[in-house]
Parts: sequence; structure tokens; C-alpha cells
Amino acid sequence: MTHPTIRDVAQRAGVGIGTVSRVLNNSPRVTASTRRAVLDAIAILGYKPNTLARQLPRKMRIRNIGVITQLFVSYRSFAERLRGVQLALNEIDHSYELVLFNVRSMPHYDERLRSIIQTGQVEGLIIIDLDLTGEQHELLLAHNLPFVGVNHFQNREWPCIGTDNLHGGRMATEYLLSLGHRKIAYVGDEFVDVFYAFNTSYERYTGFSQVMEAHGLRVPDHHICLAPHDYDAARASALELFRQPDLPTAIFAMSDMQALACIAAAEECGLRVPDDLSIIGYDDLEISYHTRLTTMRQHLLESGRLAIDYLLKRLSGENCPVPLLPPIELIARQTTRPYPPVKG
Amino acid sequence: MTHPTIRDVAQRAGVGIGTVSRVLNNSPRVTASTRRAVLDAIAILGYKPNTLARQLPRKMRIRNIGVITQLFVSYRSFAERLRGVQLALNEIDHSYELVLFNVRSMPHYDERLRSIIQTGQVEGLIIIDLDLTGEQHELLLAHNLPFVGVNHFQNREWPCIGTDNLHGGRMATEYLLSLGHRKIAYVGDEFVDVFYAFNTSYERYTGFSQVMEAHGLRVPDHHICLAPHDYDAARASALELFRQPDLPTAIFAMSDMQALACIAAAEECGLRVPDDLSIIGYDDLEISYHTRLTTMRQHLLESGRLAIDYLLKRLSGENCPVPLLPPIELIARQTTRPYPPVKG
DNA sequence: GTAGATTGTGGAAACGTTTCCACTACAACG
DNA sequence: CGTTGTAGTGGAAACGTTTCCACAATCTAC
Repeated sequence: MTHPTIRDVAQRAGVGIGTVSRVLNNSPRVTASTRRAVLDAIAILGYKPNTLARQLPRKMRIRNIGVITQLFVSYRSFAERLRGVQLALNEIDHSYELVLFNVRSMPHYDERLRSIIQTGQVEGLIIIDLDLTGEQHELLLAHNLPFVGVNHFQNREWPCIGTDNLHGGRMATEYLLSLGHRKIAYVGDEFVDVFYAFNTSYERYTGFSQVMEAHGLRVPDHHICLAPHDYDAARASALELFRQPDLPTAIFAMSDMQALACIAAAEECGLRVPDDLSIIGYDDLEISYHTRLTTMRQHLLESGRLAIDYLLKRLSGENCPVPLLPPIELIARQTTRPYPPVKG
Repeated sequence: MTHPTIRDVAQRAGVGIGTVSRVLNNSPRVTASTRRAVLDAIAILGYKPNTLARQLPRKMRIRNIGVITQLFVSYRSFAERLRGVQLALNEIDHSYELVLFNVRSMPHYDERLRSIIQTGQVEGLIIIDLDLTGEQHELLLAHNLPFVGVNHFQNREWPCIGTDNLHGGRMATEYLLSLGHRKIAYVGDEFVDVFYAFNTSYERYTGFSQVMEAHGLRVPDHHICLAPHDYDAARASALELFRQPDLPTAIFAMSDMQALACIAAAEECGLRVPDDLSIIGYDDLEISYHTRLTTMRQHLLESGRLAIDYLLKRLSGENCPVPLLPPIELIARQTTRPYPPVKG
């Protein structure tokens, strides 16, 4: 037998199912000897009560909101968004629990998504930094499962709180140009559409290169440093950049972690930031405040809040528009300065 | 009627329950007109399928592991532990989902804990940075719910992966003394046993004061700066310290965030770290690596891993001892230096 | 000794779905 | 015109518990 039920336990212990239930629920109305017998039977059979079946007669409804993301290992921004989700949920509505689904690969994502939809184990779904295929989108709609994305990209085809990477890339570049920099390098993820990278890197890069071109500036190939999204990979990539002649005077990094990696690499090479090299990141993680990193603030915490806000409205039957994130902001701190340096 | 069921919908739409079920599950074997009628009835009644009841006949078992913590707003170490939990769970066993329970206050914690136990919605529970009363402990045991704590404290009365704050406090202090510092201030949480603070601060302080005393050093009252656990509160508290005469040459902060707050305050007062003032933190958050903070590493990520490891073993019926965390380590970075400064 | 309360126990009914079998109606085919 | 197949539908049974009522056994008080 795969899973013994309460009836198997009752039979084995020579008691009724009611008695087993009472033992399970710690009711005082059971003799010590009976309880002993039941517990023995439970142990022998390896019985585990079925969570689902327990709830049903109690007329309880599980109210779960699912959050599906990648493992929040590489992208620190995940954690920040999740924090926003948690904060807002605790402020607005205490009747929901958060269930976390972590996916490891694209096929795993699809499989998970289907199983979530199929089993209906959550009443709403927040999709963090993952895209939806047309088919997946259809499936969600068909099964009437409210959902919202919180993403590193923008999408008009399904409800999604996203940012404009192109615009962010432009803003960062324009800021560096306004400081007088002309030799600006780009450090980011490879442009391949790996599972978790989408084309965020490509979009930000495009904004960068559009602005550079508009100013008649050519970016040499070795000033475009692409590596997997990872602190050490970015550091290695920046070290390689500094090893070559024709050093940039500024770097636009596609994320704060990569910007910090560039700073570490620069210091290893004896370059001072910002004196010899300006560096701007992207995200505005909490860490960036403490490291005085100049960066593009994309309101990560806020994105989580807005997502919950929208989802709860949808869950209560309201039909509201997808909220918009505040525009991306430049947060100028101490890793950028004018070029050529002005003596103070 | 509180919640309409599938039978209500069937009646209203003038069809059988089987047909309603087919509509809900998107079966192709329903005529367009029938489907329409059912969907209308669903809309009118505001029917929502019961998640629980759907699973039961499908012979599915929900396999959830609960994680109960405070909102991970104030203590950054929560997030780090949770990351460890997630990482390990994804490596070891993919059949469990993580359910997050956030509590806001002590009564809320108790209420939540009881409801989790009562409803049996999780098969195992990880208790992060929260203590258990004797009664709560009994309840968990009585209901046979496997659990493990991951905590900022040590406890022998229930399974708990914790650290020795006293020892950590001693180590940090001894390190500062070994550098030649004699005037050392302590910055930490107030000693009151508020909901989330336990006596972590008091324990670390005790380690500190024991070592100081053993060296025949008296710590003046105004060198003991206690404030709520919060970046800004710690900064204010440090500013107050620097405003008075008899400056310390070193600070032992009870957490990395508070240490960073001290650094910020020091710089506001024109004190250079580490030239004028050495600062050591406690936690070794990721942020501390990037800010070059000297700190006590208490293996937060690892603590999450060990917790999952232990819990999974318990869930599979194994009866293993509670694992031990590696000992606390001193991570010397660049916010501490010898006193008096040696000219290089 | 008897009426009444209390304690321990068994098992039917209920919880709200899905699944499956049975049935109808009708089309296609010989 | 029968036979066979099939699409659409209805509803009983099953899923694994809890809850409640019924009943027996035992105690309690007069």
C-alpha cells in the first residue's frame, strides 16, 4: 500500500477511526492504553496524515499566493522584490500566505507553472523575472488564475510591472557624458537569452550604444565586456579590460553587483574610483547605499508592493489596470566624478 | 450562503456537477453554449473552487515546509538564512515547497504557530530567530510536527541551530585588545527582551564586558550605546557617542548594519575609519565583504542549509542529532587596525 | 439499588471536488 | 432501417479526514 490511511491505522490498532482521529488531534478523551496502541500502529505503518484531507471538513480554505522565481542566488534584485512583496502583504491583508516556488531551468519552469495551474494550489501568482510564452499565458487565462509579473523588462501582452531598460541605459550613459566622459565601457551579462538573463543586458546596452552613437562616439569592441551574471565573472572581465591599452574613464555596469566587481578589479589594478575611473551601476540595492555606488534606481522594493496591491485587487474581483512603477531615477553617489577632474 | 459550491453552480446553470467540473478543468468535451451557461453561473454566484477539495480526489499530497520568521525588514540576517534554506532545499529535495509565515508581534506569533500546528498545513517547520515557550514546544511535540530552529541564540531544550553569542562577543573584544585598543565602546540593541531582540545584544555585550574586566579595563557608561535595532537609531546613537569627550579608539557593534551605521556617523564627525577609529561588526553579511568590514562570521547561509538538512532527515523518519554550526570566525578586513597606529 | 452524569469509543455523515461509468441523442455506415 | 460509434452530459462513488451522535461502561450521589 502506498499511503496508509486513518482506516488502516484504526484496523491495525483495533479501534475505530474516530479514536485515531482523536489521538491525532490530541484530544484528552482517549485512554492512555488506547492512545499507546494507536501510536504504535501509526509508527509501524509509517502513517502520515494527509494535510489536504484534514482541512476539508474543517471548512478551511487555504489562501495562498504563489511567488515563482529563480533561485535568488545570482540576482540580488530578486530578494529585494520579494521583500517588497512581503512588506506589502503584511500591511494590506493578513489572510494570505506566501508560497515560494523556485525554478532551476526553463523546462523546470514550464513544468512547475503547469503543475501550479493544474493543481490550483494558489489563488494568485506573482511571476518574478520570468517571461511567459503565449501558451503559458493562455493557460493562466483559461484556468482563471490571477497573476502578475514583476520583471526586469516591460511587456504589454500580459500584466507585468516592469521597467524600461532602454531608457535606463540611456539615462546612465547621458549622465556619464554630462560629466565629460567620452571613453565609456559597458560591463554586463552576455547577450544570449539564457534562462534568467532575457535580454535585459542587451536592452541596457542598446540604450547605452544609442546615446554614444548620437554623440558621435565609437565604442571599441574591447570596451564591451560581457560575462555570465556573476560577481567573479564580472571581476575577471573587468580585469581583462584594465589589462589592455586605451583605458576607459568610466564604466556603465548593468547591475550593482557587477559594478562592485568592477570597483574591486579597479583597485586590484591600482586604479582609484572615482579619481581614475567613474563607475555607475544599475538597481540601487541596499548595498549600493553603503558602498556609495552611483546607480540607477529602479524601485525594486516598490515593484513588489505594487504587485501585491494589484493581485489583491484582482483577487477581490476588481478589474483594475496594471500599476506603473515610478520612473527610473539616477542616484548620484561617490563612484562617479567629472572628467577631466576639476581640482577643488 | 457563504461559499457557493460546484453544486450551486450546477443547479443555477441547469447542468450536472460533472459538466461544471469539466468547464473548470477546461475539458474540450463541453458544448460552447453549455460552457457559456456555466461560466455565467460562476460569475453570478462569485463561485471560487476550493483549492483543498480539488486536490483530494487527485490523490495529491501537498508537501510544504513552513518557515516562520519575523518580517525580514530589520534583521538582514533573516534574508541570508532564508537564502541558505532555499539553496539547500533546491539541491537536496525538489518535492517540497516553502511556505513563508511572517509574524508581527509576540501574540501574533503564538496565534500563527497554533494555527499552523492545528491545521497541519505544513509537514515540517523551520523557526527562524524566534524562541519557543515550553507550552509551544509541547504542542509541537504533541502534534508530531517536525521542527528546527535557526537562531541568534543557543538552546538545549529544543532542536535549534544556534550560535554562542557570549563566545562571539569575547572573540571580537579579544581581537580589538590584541590590536592594542583599550578604550572600546559597545553599540547594540537595547537589552530589553523585545519581540525580536531576545537577549542577543545582552549576550554579546556580556562577552565583551567579561573580557574587558578580565583585562582590568573599566568601560564608562557613555561607551555603552544601546538603541533599537535599526540603522538610523544606531547612527544617532554613535553620533551621540562621538559628541562627548573621551572618545573610544574602537567600537564593537552587535551587527554589521549597526557597524555600518557607526562608520557613517564617524565620517559625519570627521573621524576616519580605521585611522582614527577601529570598528568591528557581527554577522558577516554579504554587504560586509563589499564594505570591507571587519566582522564575526556566524555562518548564516550555512545555518539555513543545516536546518533543511536536519528537517528532511527528520521527515524521512531518521532520528539524527541536531547539527552543529561551524565555530564563529573572525574575519579581519579593513575597518580595524592596530592602536596606537604603527607607521608603515 | 437506582437515577443521572461522565468517560471512552465506534462509525455514519459531511466536506467539495474529480473521476468514471452510464446514458442519450444523433451521425455515419452498410 | 438497423448497427455502430461518438460527442455531450448526469450523477454516484471516491478521496481521507473531522465531527457529531449514539451507545456502552463506569462512576457518583442519594
